[in-house]
Amino acid sequence: MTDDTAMTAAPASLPTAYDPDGVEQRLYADWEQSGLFHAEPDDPGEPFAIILPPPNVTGALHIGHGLMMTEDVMVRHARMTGRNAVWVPGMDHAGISTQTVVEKELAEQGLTRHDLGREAFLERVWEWVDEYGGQILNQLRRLGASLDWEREAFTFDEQRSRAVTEVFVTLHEQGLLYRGNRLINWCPQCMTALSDIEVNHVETRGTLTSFVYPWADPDGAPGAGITVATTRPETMLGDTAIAVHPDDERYAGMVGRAVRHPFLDREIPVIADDWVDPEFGSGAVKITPAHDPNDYDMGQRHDLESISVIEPDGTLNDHAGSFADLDRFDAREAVVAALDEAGLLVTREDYTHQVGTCSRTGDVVEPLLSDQWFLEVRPLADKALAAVHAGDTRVLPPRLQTFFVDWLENLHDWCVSRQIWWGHRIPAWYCPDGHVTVDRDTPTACVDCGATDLRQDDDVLDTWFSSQLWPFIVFGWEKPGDHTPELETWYPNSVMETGYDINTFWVSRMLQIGLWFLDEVPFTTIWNHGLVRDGNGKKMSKSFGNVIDPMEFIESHGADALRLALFQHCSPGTDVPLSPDWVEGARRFLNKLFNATRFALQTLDGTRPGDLPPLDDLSLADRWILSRLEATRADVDRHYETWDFARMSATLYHFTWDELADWYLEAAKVVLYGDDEDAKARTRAVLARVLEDVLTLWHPLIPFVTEELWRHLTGADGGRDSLMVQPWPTARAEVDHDVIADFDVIVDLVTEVRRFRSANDVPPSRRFPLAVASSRADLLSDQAALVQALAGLDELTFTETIQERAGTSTIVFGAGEAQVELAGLIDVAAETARLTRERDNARDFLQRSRGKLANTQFVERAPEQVVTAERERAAETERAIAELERQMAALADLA
RNA sequence: GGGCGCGUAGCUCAGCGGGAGAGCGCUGCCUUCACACGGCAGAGGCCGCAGGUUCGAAACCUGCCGCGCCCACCA
Repeated sequence: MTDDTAMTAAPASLPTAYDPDGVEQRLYADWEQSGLFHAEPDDPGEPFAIILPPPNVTGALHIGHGLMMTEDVMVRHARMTGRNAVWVPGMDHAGISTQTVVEKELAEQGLTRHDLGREAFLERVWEWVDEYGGQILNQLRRLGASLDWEREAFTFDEQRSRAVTEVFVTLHEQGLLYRGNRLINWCPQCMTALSDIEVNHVETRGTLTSFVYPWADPDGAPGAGITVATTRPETMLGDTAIAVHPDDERYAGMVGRAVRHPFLDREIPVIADDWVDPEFGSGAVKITPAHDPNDYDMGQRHDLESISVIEPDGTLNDHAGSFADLDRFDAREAVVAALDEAGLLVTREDYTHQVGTCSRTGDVVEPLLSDQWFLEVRPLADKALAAVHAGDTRVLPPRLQTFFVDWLENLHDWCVSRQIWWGHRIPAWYCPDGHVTVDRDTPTACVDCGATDLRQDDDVLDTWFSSQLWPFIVFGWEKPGDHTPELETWYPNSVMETGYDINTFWVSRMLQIGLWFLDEVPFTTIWNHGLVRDGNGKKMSKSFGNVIDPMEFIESHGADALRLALFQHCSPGTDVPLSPDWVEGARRFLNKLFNATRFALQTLDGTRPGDLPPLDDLSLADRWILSRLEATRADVDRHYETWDFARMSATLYHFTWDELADWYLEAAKVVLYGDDEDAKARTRAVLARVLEDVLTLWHPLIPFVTEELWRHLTGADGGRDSLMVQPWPTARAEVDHDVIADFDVIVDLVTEVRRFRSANDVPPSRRFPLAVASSRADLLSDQAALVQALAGLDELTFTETIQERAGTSTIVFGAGEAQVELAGLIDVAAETARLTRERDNARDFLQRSRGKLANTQFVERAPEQVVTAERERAAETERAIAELERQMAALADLA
């Protein structure tokens, strides 16, 4: 053994319990060094690509990132099935988040970003990113992520930034990106515009205020004026119309008249619009085009004046007259007070309604008129819709396909400009006359007037504008027409795996922009995971105190345990409950797997996994475990088709623990501790084969422990000789249902004896003889050594004293030579009660079966084999009843 | 207001037309030569409620009740 291999090969002997600490770090370093995570476009195999949803550069690993390891499972599986698999890591510059982090640091020194100026501030952010950013990527290493680190990308690196500018300019050239003065969502705390989806609608208890606008010309007008209602009284300072429904008889003849603003020197016209709901309130609505989306639309339809009264910082401006300089919420109270004083206030009632809030700060969003850049999404969304309808992208879970369709059908234009500094600066320049020049490089002169005195737009792009390009810019795309080898090979990506919570922000936009620029969907499958919740299904939140730190679990239980605990609950689109108990349970499983292998290594006597002996030479137990292995393997493969990690885990867990460890290993001991050397060799061959296959099937899910054990099992040195690139198991044998049924007979008998022991306090150490009455005496006789060992019998004989139970074979009672001894132990009364219950059940069942068979409709519809099976079952049940009755009689004699 | 999902064992969930299941927890027995991070056995359920379809419903349909999520410009 050279020094090299000593570094990476596993220790020679195994401790009695698995301790992942140290093992995982050693193996990851070895994997990363081996270069096996890296793929090239011309590597052999059908391409398979996943891009890691780039975490925020400011991010620390939280438990939700654990679910990203589902991508690791996909990629590892793809590698093992011979595909040219790549998983690309990267980070998102996360505009507002990152800027906020650095601004908070500045605030501690009593500074704002404006004190530093744009350039110095950006330098400061870069410093922060260099020093603290990207820690999360190392934490992903700790989780075992087999990412191709040579391909790491950053949304704000030079190459990616060129692509972002190119996309902006191209869309502008196509007339889809435009600048406009429109009503946008403004967060007074962030001091930037937001897109629609960055606004949460939160149910809020507020007040509905009704007040009267007096007639400008009281003569001849009915009543004192028109009553309107609002939840935001301060906006009345920007009112420029009162709207009523055209068919509303109460207001017939009033349209065209005017009311007088009580606090400002202006008259306000009454207009008619059928948007107004006559049922609500007084049927008249105050219209503030500058501060309400509906009113803005109304203003557009009726060519109303828009008067902005609220400033970006949330205070009122000079248009608000005497209310100028008040904060918007103070102004609300002040306006109500003034209305009251003027005798115009009608009512104030409690009112629960939805209030738009900033998804980041929770501050109440203010609709404002503002100059911003917008992307016209309709053409892009239509293209994406067509692709979704055509099934170019498979959506898992399938029900979410409807979500994408609905979403894309109802999209509004996207406000892409943000009034912050950290991000891709908008490639637009203004001349003194206000002409706009959009260009890839800094222009020297205004495209309209030739002026050379140009100023670049101060704004930057929404972070999602760049991350939507991720599926192709990570592969070197910089401009339309680019065809790098990576793009040729790995675009479209194979799977887009994310939480369903970012489908609107990210997935749907990638779909649109990818199709628009590359004319192909960016990924052929969308796989949505759910949210990680606590062990009681509650949302994790700091205020509940139920937040789980993944690193804590990795340190105490290992990455494999955390991964398995997550996977065990992870099916498409379902939330994942996680508690310390789950992780603990997963770790106990790993220990089981570890010890099963440890046992095997002790008894294999150097046998390595290889070809199997001819099936006909193998024992029943050997053939049984091979059949079960094959059934398991097929199930696992099926679950890979829908990436159902919970079912993969459950299938393998059951096989490993219940079948391999609890039954097969115990059965194998009978041979391995015996003295038939040929039989031993055959069982060793089977054991080694099954163990390697099971480790291989488990590997994508729990890569560390399986790699470690596999190296012991095979003597592999590590490096490129890794389980990570071993071929995925194929069928070793057909599933033999007769063999499985036969082994079940053994299992039933052994279980029945154990149950008897437990019920009668017969300790395992006490061996006793047993006489069996069974229709499968031949089988049991063949397997006598096995049955005796597993059931703790010192003799197994066969008798017909008590009749066999028809249809089944193994439920047995003392008889023959053993009769006296066992009869003393059997609780005859309990046994009789049990049999009576069984008989009743059987009769019920029989009745149901008859009903079924009597139903011609059923017979016509059901497949022939179902009918046949049911007929047999009914006949069997009839026999069973007769038999049960005989047994009961026999038991009575025994007593 | 619209849409979606979920109510099954104490907890978390699987099953989604023909014998009520798993893990954890719980009870009893066992330190037997892979594992006490273990083994064996067991207790525990009007499968949310009410109708309907069916020979048969936890499963399918309708309604109701309760929980959760997403979307939405009724002031």
